[in-house]
Amino acid sequence: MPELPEVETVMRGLRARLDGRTLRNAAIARPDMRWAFPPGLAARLEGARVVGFRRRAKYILMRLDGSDSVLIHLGMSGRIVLTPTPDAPPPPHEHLRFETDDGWRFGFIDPRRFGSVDLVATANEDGHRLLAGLGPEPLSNEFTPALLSAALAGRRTPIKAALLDQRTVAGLGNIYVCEALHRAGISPLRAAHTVPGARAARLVPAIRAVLTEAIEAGGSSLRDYVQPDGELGYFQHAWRVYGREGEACSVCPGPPACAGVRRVVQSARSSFYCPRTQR
DNA sequence: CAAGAATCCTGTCAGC
DNA sequence: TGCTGACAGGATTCTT
Repeated sequence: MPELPEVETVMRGLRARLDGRTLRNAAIARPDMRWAFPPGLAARLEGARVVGFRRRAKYILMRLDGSDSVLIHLGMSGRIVLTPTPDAPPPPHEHLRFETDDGWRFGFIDPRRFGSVDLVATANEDGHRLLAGLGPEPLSNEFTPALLSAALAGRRTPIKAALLDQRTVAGLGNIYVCEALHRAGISPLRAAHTVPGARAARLVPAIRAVLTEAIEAGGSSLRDYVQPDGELGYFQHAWRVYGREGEACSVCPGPPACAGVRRVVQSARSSFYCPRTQR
């Protein structure tokens, strides 16, 4: 579920509470996630000191003293909850937990178990097989219209699918791709190879803007997503097309002057767009 | 190689 | 109220 803004928000929450702490009482309830927890994960966490955090795409990296980092992916339904009551009974679907030396409990909760946790050498984090093929970070200076244009050149697939492909740009998911395409006035059905040039020049700032605004709002909350402290993000109220089939988009007058937001299925996922303003 | 489909798993919600 | 089917924020792996 969580896309870049939600993962960034979670990472910041973890940093605020866990950075510098020593971990204890690590326990694994069930290791059979998308990929099984690595052998020895609990033992590695036990007594480790947390020395830093970083986000890459939709992954969280928690650096430990010593030479390795914990790589966390939340999948579709993953959630991390920090509570000041270590003795409370574990919530359903809490697969990994530990405590800090100042009495907080970290719980990794994921009903669908599409998430994963792994260990990776800190000196070579980006060499991990899950990170190695990722495209540029959309909020970095590296991500420019020229770079995006080059990544889209010659691709016959719809721009929607190309932007969901983490090799093109890292961290976008279904919601923010829909929102960014709407802001840029580009139809999700458009062939990717027709986007380079003027359209890419609109798309890059649109992606940046929607991600930045969503991070400022603490992400979008629906179903499973809450921040580690239990607060809800509120960017879902700022969606202009996602989940708004038949409604007026922010640009159009809406029915009857305009048919409103349309939903189509692409790559087995819903795309929401305004046929009048997105071409 | 590129693109689309199938797949993993559980919870929720709409409709009957 | 209860059952069934569709659908959900992801990303790999398998087929064409």
